[in-house]
Amino acid sequence: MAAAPGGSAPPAGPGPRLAFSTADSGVGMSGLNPGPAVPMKDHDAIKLFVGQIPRGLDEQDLKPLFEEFGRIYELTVLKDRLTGLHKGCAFLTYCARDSALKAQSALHEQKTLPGMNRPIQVKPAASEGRGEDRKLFVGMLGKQQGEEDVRRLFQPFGHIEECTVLRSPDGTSKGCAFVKFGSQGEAQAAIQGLHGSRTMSGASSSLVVKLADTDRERALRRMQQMAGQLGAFHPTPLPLGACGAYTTAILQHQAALLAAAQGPGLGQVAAVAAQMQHVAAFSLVAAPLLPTAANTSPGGSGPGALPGLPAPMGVNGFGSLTPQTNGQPGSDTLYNNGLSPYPAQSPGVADPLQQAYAGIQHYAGPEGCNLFIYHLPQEFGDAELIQTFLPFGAVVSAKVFVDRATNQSKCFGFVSFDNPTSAQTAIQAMNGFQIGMKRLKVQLKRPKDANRPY
DNA sequence: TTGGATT
Repeated sequence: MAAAPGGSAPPAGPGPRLAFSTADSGVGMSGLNPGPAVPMKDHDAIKLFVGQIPRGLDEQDLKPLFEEFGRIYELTVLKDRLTGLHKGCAFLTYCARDSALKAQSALHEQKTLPGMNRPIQVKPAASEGRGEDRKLFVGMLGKQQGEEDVRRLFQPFGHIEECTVLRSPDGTSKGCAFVKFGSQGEAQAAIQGLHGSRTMSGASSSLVVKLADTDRERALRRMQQMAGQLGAFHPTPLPLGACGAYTTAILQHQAALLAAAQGPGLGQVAAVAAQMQHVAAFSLVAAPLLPTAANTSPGGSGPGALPGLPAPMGVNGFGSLTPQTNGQPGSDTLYNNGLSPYPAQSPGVADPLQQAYAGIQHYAGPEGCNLFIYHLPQEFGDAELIQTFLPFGAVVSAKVFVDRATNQSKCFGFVSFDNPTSAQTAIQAMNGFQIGMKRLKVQLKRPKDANRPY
């Protein structure tokens, strides 16, 4: 759990050099049992790193120096893993948080131990985490739960330094929060005590309590989101077997529509259906252009250049797509789905590529552009959803809702287009479309504030 | 049966 700042910590197990560990104190093997009672550590205790210790001093020698600030829970001199040599530093945990704070202010850089030429260091160990290790992400909150509710929930586990419920610009909760505790131990206790422990009212599954993303993870997440967006513009080519059956079924459905097309309202649907067959061809074209980590562009900007943002990747990718689009007669609508370097945009809709480049999230298009699809086959994923709806217009996003616990589709999802006409066309074509025993239900997504009394 | 979210 606790790594030495230098990167190597001694094994935490019982050993002759482990002096004041509670784990050992009852065993009596070291003979250094500090007292009759097994010390208990407060849940908000802080593990301290102690540096600039003379190599000649072991736990027993150090104990008196630190004991004057409070009862010691654990004191461990760090040894080299291989040689067993004293590394000149130690980890120190007092039973009480307060003792640690007192020791830190009294000793840190305040005195120099004999034989050392730099003053002693006493500060929270790196493992205590300056931030991320004590900060929790809390998911599956009820939308009506505010900071106070979250605080009440987490209070029993320690001192809460920060508590923020994430909200959309309009102020509605996103159903998640950040909670920062005073120590890593408290944060861990809260995870243990709360994760999955209950389901908040209005939440679709049990409470999620986990360590918040580190900066690095956040960056990665942003990259993935961006890749996902590009993926929606370049529909993910599936291994042929993965959705072939569905694609075939859809093509048959479209063919039937074509044959039946009579009224003026269906003309558009039929025209779109006629383009369905290009989907497969398109996927093959797009395959080598997908922004996967393995796809190192000829210009040499590989995955190593990730933080540099997708410009080189995007430029190369879309640039090389151009000849292909030109070579596909009769596929204007298809290739105008934000894929061409010169997309035909609806008025007032920003270039999706630029939005992706800017890292803007837009799960949903404008009002009237977002579909809610229910009765999806269990095995339908995002990719199948994209493929199914791509023919009707520029798909801005497609998401199948998945139960996190089981990883199973909840059999509904969302598809967003960049314009309402595409959405209507898709409803016309796909609502009621039969797959297996089920019929797809395709309708406009309910706006966020629907059902809300005014 | 209406976006599982990361300051």
